[in-house]
Amino acid sequence: MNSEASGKLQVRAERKNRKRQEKKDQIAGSALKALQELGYANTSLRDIAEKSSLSLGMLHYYFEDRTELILRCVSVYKTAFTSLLYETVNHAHGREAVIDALAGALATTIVEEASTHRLWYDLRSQALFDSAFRPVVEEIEETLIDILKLAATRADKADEIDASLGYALIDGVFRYQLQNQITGTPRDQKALAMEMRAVLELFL
Amino acid sequence: MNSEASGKLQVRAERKNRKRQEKKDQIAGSALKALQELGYANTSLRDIAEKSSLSLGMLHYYFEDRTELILRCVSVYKTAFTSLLYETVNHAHGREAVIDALAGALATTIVEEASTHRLWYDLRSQALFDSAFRPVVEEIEETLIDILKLAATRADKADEIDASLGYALIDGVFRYQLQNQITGTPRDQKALAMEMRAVLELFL
DNA sequence: ATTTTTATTGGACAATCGTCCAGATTAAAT
DNA sequence: ATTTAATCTGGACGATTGTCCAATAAAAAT
Repeated sequence: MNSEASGKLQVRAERKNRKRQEKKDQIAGSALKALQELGYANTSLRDIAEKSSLSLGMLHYYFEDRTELILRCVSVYKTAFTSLLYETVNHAHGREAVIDALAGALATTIVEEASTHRLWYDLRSQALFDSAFRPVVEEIEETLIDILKLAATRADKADEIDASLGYALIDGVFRYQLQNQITGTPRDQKALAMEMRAVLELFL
Repeated sequence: MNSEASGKLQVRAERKNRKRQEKKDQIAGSALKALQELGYANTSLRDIAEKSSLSLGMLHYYFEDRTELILRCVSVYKTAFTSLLYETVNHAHGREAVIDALAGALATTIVEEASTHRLWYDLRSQALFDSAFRPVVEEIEETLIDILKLAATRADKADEIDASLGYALIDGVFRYQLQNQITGTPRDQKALAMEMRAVLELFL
């Protein structure tokens, strides 16, 4: 009798919690847009509220403070980007195909989602000062490094690669391409992919 | 008669201006310390004033606004770092020596001036959002790329290298090393230099 | 149908921000 | 020595910030 009742309560509580988490993600998704546009340092909660048609109180109702909201935003971003990369790599067979697919995906996302990545670099820099940002940054980078390991496997790479170093190299070029795309002369997807391919061939 | 007088006035004005510029640099140098510690987003003018024993009014007397002060800080940082790198490269002879010298200098600065570089990456990210930061960022990166070209020359590299790409690769590793140094497990100068050497050998 | 819980609003709150200035102090010029 | 200009102080100013809450609306449970 008690077990039934508490079971019901538990299901209810879980459903409620799940709903709340979904709402949080939805809000974070909206907030992401404001952050992408203005950057961490220049985005107030009021900016976020306005740009996503939410009341200021709402934000506080779902999120403890500004930091928690922003961290959730990064998390939402992460899930979208890394799972895309994972699928891309996982569906390619053989060295050439893996390199092509990865280079292509990276180039495409620079062209189409530049402002998202801009925010990523902004928040990653924040993590150098504010330890609250470090766990999520570390988690994302570990995922990216894992994807690189997977890429090596699917590229039939015989010996182990230093995936961390590889990540650092790719990231350097990726960020530089992004910066040129935003602040310099934008290039088309093909040109970006070609350059990225050259880098990937260094160690894949 | 007029030419003498106006000449004197000109000399005077120049001396005054130079003095003011020196004072500005001195203030920027002090401000740098606060920025290094707290980062762009979390450093107020009051933080800067307190940490460098300056009055709030002083900052405004010498600098139009917050942005001008911070830009000057980056400029001060730049002069110190790039000229060190330049001297390092310029005094090395032959491929091995150039690579060793450059790798060593980069590794040393990561250990000894981590918080300065941390600020650099912070402000460079800012430039992705705020165009006011772009000229100074661009200038610094061009200088670094030039240093890389010089390195290629002094390493007796026959064919031209893609210095921009080289910069992107080195920067990726340098940043990653810095991040690990600050947020992860710090390594000694030797270990950092070894890793950096491997990267430099890729294209020097 | 009624009660209880959850969701949402709009605004108040104190703290902090960048900016600015009146006046004191010091240095330079005459 | 006197005047003029430059330097510096401390605090005031309005705007903006993150946080929080009383009141209302909506939803869920009884």
